Amino acid sequence: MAATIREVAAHAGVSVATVSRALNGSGPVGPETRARVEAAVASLKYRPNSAARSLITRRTRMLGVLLPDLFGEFFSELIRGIDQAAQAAGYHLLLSSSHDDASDLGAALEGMHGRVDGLVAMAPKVGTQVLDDLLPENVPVVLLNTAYAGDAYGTLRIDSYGGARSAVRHLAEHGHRRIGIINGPVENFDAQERLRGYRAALSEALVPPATELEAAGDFTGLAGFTGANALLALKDRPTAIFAANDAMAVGALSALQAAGVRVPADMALAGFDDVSSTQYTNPPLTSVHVPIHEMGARAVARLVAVVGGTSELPQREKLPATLVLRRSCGCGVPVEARMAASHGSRR
Amino acid sequence: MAATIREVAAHAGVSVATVSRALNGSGPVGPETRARVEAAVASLKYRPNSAARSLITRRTRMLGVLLPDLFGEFFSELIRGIDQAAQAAGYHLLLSSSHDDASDLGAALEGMHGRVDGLVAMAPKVGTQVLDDLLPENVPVVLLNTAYAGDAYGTLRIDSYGGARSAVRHLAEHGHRRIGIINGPVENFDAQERLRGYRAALSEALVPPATELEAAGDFTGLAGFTGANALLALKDRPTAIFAANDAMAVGALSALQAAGVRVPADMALAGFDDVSSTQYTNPPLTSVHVPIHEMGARAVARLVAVVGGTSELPQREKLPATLVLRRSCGCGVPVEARMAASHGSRR
DNA sequence: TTGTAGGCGTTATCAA
DNA sequence: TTGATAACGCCTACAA
Repeated sequence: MAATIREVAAHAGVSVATVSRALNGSGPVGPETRARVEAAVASLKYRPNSAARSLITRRTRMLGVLLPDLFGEFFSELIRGIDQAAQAAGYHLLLSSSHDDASDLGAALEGMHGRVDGLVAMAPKVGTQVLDDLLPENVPVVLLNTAYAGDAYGTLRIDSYGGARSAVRHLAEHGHRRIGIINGPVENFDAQERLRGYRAALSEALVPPATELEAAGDFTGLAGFTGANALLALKDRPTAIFAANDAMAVGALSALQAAGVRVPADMALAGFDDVSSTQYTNPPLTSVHVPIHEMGARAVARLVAVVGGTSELPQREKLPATLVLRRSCGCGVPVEARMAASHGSRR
Repeated sequence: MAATIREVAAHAGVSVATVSRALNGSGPVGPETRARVEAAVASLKYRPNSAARSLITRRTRMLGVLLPDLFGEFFSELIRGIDQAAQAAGYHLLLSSSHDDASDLGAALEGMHGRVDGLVAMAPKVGTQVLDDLLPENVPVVLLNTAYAGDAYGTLRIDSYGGARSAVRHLAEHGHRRIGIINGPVENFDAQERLRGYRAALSEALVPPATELEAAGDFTGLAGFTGANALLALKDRPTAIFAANDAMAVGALSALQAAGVRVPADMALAGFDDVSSTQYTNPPLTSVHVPIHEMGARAVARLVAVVGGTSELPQREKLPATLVLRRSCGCGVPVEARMAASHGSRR
């Protein structure tokens, strides 16, 4: 049996109140008394019972993390950012994934009810209405890359529009006039923003839009593969492709190479996310860098601030997405420099 | 304020004991009474306070997940398997990562104390002694791919030895006599097993071992890159390379292509893990498939069985690792078939 | 600076 | 079949 605060008190010859104060610094404790308490704690290996503590404190020191999915490097990086920040702030993470639609999300939220002090959630396919209905009001929430237009919850977003725009603009500056895109899922907020950025860049470059150049996709490698093939099959083939994420860009690259289309000589290619594996493709992939790790950390920092009373109202924040030039778009970067600067994926 | 069981009882005109029994099925409740209770629960939107419940129950319905790291696809897949199984069994996941050495591990374990009903942990660099000291005795534990030789905790392992052996044997069957390896971290249990498998296969093929062919690595893409270069620099270059994981294989592939070495014509290549991105490399990577998702799910299933009293003593289990042939080793597989069968990485 | 005692919301043990 | 009531382990006024 684990020792209780009462046993510690007895062992130290003081009251439970004193032990509590000594442990939490919640009141004055004489130096000599504190020493006795600490000795008792150590000798009994006492650790406060967290259930009992949160029953009265109404705090759990846990943060809920709700993600639509866990596929791919994007999410490992995101969770890593969240985890590190949470750990540093003394919080634990309650993780839950696979929540694409409203009912899944509702169930997951229901399960977390009362177990967390704050929530960071990513729900790229769910709208404002549903979120307002489902999300709890009693705990602070930070929504990641989510199309939330209300003001009850905080948001934190990547500048998908700006990032896509700069990538496509860059392709146009390489001289390309027919630039294809492989889209993300239509209901996905980021996908919509990236498509918008693509179109904006084209219009700025005075390139007339062509719907045939907008291939459907769903952020999977397979979609990149088939999307690229669809674009290749066009009578008037594009000379450059912008994939709405890196997984699709890698799939597209594979399709292009299988078809004997050289990259970037015959076809320029750019992706989005700048996931670490893009540095090891051949040629290395030009991509839009997204501060994924930082996004996770920032979300936690905001939550912790609100829980701690340091911050108040829900905020809206946008993180920059910056183009990283590698060889797939036609720019040249020496290989060694690239590898040395990278960190890579480890186990 | 959230409604309490007392309010529900008042609302339904019964005692709290009856409400508790009705909700938990822990005792007889009249059908008419039950209906009244359910109506009260619904109208008050009552949800039991989990802290209070676990205070007396001594159960949290949470499972701790301890991982050394979160980089790469391996871990997203693992967590996905764990998460799905936990969700299905009605458990929540308390996630904690970045625990390479004993002190990190101890701290994380300390933080989870009393908060979880079971623990799935992966600690590939920590030995039996340390684990016996650090791990809790009051909750069931399943150790993943860990070099634990004691009998206090359960283990679940991938057959790294067998997998590596079959991969290298296959390379030998292709006629290769000089086969290099790019190793994982020396302290890593899986890395050790894979090296052992590599050596066993060589000896079976009557190929004399050569330490110069064993390049150091650390499971990162960069290590694969530099490791391949080291092997290329040998006076007597190998004609095939076995990388101890896929991330390194991909890095190695990049180095080979940068050096103008054709794969598989000039150099055969095989990896380990069969992570989804290996299907999109060019050429597609021959790799040893590991049932990552299943490993996670199985670990949870065992934990749940023990917590539920269905199972008893800690078991030791080994999961098979099977070679998947693609083009990088010299075998041919049509591209379309490959892509259609895959699922890929999604967001 | 320290101690006493009440209560946080449940479940569990008795009687009734 | 139902209801009082005592834990569970901790924090926190309030008193001393």
